[in-house]
Amino acid sequence: MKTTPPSSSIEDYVKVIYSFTEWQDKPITSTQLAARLGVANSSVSEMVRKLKDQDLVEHEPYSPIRLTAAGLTLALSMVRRHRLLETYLVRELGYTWDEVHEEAELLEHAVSETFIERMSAKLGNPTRDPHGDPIPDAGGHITMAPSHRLDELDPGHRGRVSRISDHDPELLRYLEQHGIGVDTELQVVGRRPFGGTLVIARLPSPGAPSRTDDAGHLDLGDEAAVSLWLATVGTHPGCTVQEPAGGTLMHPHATGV
Amino acid sequence: MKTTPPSSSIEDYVKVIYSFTEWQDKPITSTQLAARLGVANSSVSEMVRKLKDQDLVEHEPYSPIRLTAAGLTLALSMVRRHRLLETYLVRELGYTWDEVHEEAELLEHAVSETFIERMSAKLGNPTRDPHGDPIPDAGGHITMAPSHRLDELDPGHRGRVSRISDHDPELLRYLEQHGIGVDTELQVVGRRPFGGTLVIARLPSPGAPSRTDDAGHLDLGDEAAVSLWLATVGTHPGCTVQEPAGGTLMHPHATGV
DNA sequence: ACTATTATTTCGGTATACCTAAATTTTTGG
DNA sequence: CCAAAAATTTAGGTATACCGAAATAATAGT
Repeated sequence: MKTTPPSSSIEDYVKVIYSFTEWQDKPITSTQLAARLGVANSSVSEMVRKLKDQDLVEHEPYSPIRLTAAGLTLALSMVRRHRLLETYLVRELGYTWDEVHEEAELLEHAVSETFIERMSAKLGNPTRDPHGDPIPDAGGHITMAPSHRLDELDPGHRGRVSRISDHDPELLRYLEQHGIGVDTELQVVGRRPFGGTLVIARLPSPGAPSRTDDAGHLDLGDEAAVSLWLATVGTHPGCTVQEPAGGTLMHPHATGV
Repeated sequence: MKTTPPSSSIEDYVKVIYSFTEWQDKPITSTQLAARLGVANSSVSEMVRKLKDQDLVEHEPYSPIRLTAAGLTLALSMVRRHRLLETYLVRELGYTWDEVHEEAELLEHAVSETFIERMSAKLGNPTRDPHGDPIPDAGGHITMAPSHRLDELDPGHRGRVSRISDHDPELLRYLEQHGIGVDTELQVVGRRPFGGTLVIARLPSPGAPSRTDDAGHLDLGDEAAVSLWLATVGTHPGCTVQEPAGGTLMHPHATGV
């Protein structure tokens, strides 16, 4: 019984397939997958065949790609690794918000299951990473408050920032400069007729030091708006939204002790 | 100007070539290198050609392999990574002595220069790892007390354990069980006529809790004896023994900011 | 409904890093 | 000093994960 551990390429493919469906539910296509991985379409076709052979995805030629239960388990394990690493780098090694993504991207393939669990314990088993993304527990369960993407909300809507996509460090620095982070309260003030630019107001946050431009208006472009999620004010976290096949989420790297 | 970063294989080769000469000075041969890397001799021949093309080693066919200045710089960077990681895992994540080697082996290829330096700073820029091995500083300089391998010392010799090879976790656990660690004081009591088995005595150590078997005798086999180094009692650390080509030791992974 | 465009897969090729087996060089012992 | 043994290299082959170009399938516009 010789089960080869998944290569880091395979881990990346599965993770990207998963994240595509994390905040909406259309399955990913070859071309989208290729774009997100930064590889040629032909590479994706080949690799998807391999993923299918290993029963990590379902795929019929010329149709989109969906994770199997096994694929979802692996993906959640990778997401857990990534987000715990990001949290750790920020809390223990003084990384900033915008630096962590790249480092976590490399480390997630190298660390052992032991490392992950010791790290999680040391952090107090957090359920959110520094960008507000939910961290699956060791069993692959995710708990999170319901939230909506900023560009989908109507003007007038108020809420607390629940997550900020970590894919654009530039944007993260911009938001930080303007005092917007996880838990900042915002209100959607209006929307431009064309170009979809959003105008939002930042409300003075309860605990935070007050800033001269608090409650000022801020113009956000499209890229920014699709990167911010708001939770309804007063919403309490606690609903399980996703979990893997069953049993404990054990990364296949784990040595079977 | 496109300098490819060294692959993790290349990093491993260079590190092993370096460590072979760390405690004696005969250069390593193909076969020894193959054995330590766990690969076939033919793989080494091929790879050594590649290392030579990249000016990391000097090598004439059928003769031993020596690092160039560039190779030494890379090797010291890898050794620094490995030993800082080991120290970190023990001090910050509760790893035991015998668990760290494997984990560090994987991580050393994945972490960024930034990660290494933040980790080092957090640890207070240590100069010794948990096994007593010297950690090169960011410039590749090593400071260490002179010490000798236990099997090279005459009976009667007394000293403080300055390092213990980390290659055999089994041995580390055995030594730990018998209260021997870095800084334990030992005396060489005698040597068996054949088989080279050493008999040593553990002297009560100043700070350590006294144990019922302190000052008792302990039989060490050959493998153990060649894994333990003793520093002369009263020796103070501080001599620079090795340094790279010149300038700051910058891992080639580092992004040139 | 049929063609033009776009999406996807297939096909030959590349680079890395291994392997075994065969050839070659070096070393060693009588 | 010369043959047998040991060390090392070369030759041919494998697996992974990419690529660009060509072929094929799906979709969209008129």
